[in-house]
Amino acid sequence: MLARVSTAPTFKRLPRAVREQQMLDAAVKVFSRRGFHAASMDEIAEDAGISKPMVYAYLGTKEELFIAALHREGTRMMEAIAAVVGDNLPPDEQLWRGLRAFFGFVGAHRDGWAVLYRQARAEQRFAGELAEMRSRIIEVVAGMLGRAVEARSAHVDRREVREIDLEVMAYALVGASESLADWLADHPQADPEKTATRMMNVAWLGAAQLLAGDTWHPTDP
Amino acid sequence: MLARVSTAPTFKRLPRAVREQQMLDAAVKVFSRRGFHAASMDEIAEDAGISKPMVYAYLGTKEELFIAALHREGTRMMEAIAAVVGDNLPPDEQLWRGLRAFFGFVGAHRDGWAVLYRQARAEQRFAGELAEMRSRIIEVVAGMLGRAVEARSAHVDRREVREIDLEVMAYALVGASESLADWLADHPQADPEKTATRMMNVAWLGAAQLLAGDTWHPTDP
DNA sequence: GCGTAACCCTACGCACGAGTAGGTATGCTC
DNA sequence: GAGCATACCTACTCGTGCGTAGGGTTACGC
Repeated sequence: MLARVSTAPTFKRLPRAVREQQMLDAAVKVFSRRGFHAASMDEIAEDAGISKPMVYAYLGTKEELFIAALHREGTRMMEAIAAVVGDNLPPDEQLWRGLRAFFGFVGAHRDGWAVLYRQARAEQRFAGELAEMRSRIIEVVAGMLGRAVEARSAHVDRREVREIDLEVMAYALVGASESLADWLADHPQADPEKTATRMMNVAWLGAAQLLAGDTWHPTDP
Repeated sequence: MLARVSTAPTFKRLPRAVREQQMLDAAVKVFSRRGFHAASMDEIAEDAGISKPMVYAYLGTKEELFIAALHREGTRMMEAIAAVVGDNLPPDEQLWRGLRAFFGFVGAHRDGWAVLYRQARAEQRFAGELAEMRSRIIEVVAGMLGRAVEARSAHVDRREVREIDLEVMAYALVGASESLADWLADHPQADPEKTATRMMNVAWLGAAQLLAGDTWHPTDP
């Protein structure tokens, strides 16, 4: 049956680069709506206004498609953050701007990044890709904290804060932010700006104390 | 073909309660190894030393089985925490004990709770179950923080800390802990005790400042 | 104006895995 | 020791969805 379905007036042939973006848009949408496994390539193709073999031709396997989508969204997020975090600002200002950009981004794409990220975390086959992305973030945060230590090192008379401590703290902060990002995604009423402020409060006040050399220890070791 | 496979000397008939636990053990193991979707009921059944229809007869659908497994592990974790968090201890002591128990539990069951939880978060069909479990945890943490506020309310001259703030802070703390739990799971060398101490440092110092009425605010609003 | 490459399709093969039908064996009760 | 419930099995059905075979059509160079 070769009859063209009547309700499709303009079947524009589009260049590859454009189609790929449309496919990625569809992939992000469907993957986050349904989850990696429940998402079908057919639905993604249909949503992109194209047929399935095109998706395979351009972006490859379902797994590769997911990685491509995750990658694009992650890069966009990192860029959004990098755009506002200046190089030579004081650490708390950097952290604040970074958090604000992060929550702003997540809030603006409630069905995008956060959900994809959550998906990726559940499937161990994406562990590698994910670890790489996270380590980029951790690196940024740990860097900020490190500079904060430098800045205060004058009145810190104790041993240097070890790198592993910075890494663990960065992990905790990133984890807390991820969690609040989920909270944001689940509460459509919530205000990203306010959420960022709350996060900043917990993060910075705690970190500031710590970096100043103030620590808590158990009383009954 | 009715011939009994020779290498299976003791096919004990076991009472339902025992088999159910074995099945749940297997379910936890396979679900966390493979992920919810990639886990097959056949593999779970085989791992439990039983055939598939028995699993359906006792624990129902794959979805119900997963929920049962998640539930059991979650309850165990909550019990482990409740066992060490006394009722009338000072809040920081409670928080410390809770965190230590939490990381101890996660560290001891590296392929159990944390991975199941991650799985559940990715599939929106478990959203209800999950929300319930998480709210139990949040409630506990927010309760601790709330009592901490009470204890300090004497020298806090500002408006009461609102409940939503407590909830968001609890979220952040829980998220940070989950993240460090993942870190723990990924670093077999790491010491749960030390991790708990680090978490406590970030959490308590930050929370203490906040609860004392000390807040951070943006300089350029 | 014709070749050729890029774009795009319909229609299938095939594997995998959830859930079930229908039956067998074992222990417990009286 | 007969009846009956409970524990347990093998062997299917059937839907779903990934990935592909094989072929059509439009644009663009020359």
